[in-house]
Amino acid sequence: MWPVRPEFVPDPALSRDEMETLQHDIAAAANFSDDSEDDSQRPTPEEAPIVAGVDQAFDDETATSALVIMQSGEVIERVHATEPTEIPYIPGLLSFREGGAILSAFKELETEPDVVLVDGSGRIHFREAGLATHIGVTLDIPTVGVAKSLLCGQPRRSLSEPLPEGTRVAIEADGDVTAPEGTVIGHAVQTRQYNSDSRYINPLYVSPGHQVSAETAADIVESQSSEYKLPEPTRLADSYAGELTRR
DNA sequence: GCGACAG
DNA sequence: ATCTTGTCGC
Repeated sequence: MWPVRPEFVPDPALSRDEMETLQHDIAAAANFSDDSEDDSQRPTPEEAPIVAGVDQAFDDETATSALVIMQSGEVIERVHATEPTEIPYIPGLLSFREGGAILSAFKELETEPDVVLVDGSGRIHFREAGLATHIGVTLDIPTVGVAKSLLCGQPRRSLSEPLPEGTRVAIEADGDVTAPEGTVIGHAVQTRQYNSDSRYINPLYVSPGHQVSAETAADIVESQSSEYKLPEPTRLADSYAGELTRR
């Protein structure tokens, strides 16, 4: 797959202001709902969706992006790409560090996924344009952001107590987010939990990337999770990226 | 100036 | 993200 919107390809050479301006344009082009302009690509209810997971690993000077494609619990394709890292990690600008390697990996891909699970935030982002949104809009493909910690926004209720498995808590826009206050920009999703007093698992922070609603994003992540907290395509992409870098 | 921040 | 041993609990 190649960028459908080349003007949105993340350029690490941009100034900080230019990056933020681009993110506002991306958010304006994003679709945070389940309504598609073109539903010819939608999976029919009787066929299992093709779900991709993407994750990156780093060494001293390169970023490696790994893509794992699954259908009905089976890996049907796996690709990767390595690119030099141009800029450091800056909260809010992650896609300009990792986006290039991700888009390179997508160029190697032959299967067209129905949805992509991206490691990081989507709409849970200061300008509603996290990594998942950036990749989704640039490729014009449905994406979901799956983060292990919360970048911004306000949980509707406290997350200080462990949540039971299956619980979902809305994350609302606050003053740090461009969306109107109270807008549901994602969910804390407890895919797994221990039944113990001393040990507990933190929730995932799931948000729409592109062409999915906050509710559907959480549904997809739950449906792709099995033995572990992370959805399977993400977990496999994570370990694949790790073993590629370790060599 | 202070706080707060995906990977 | 990455650097790493022990340790907790099923």
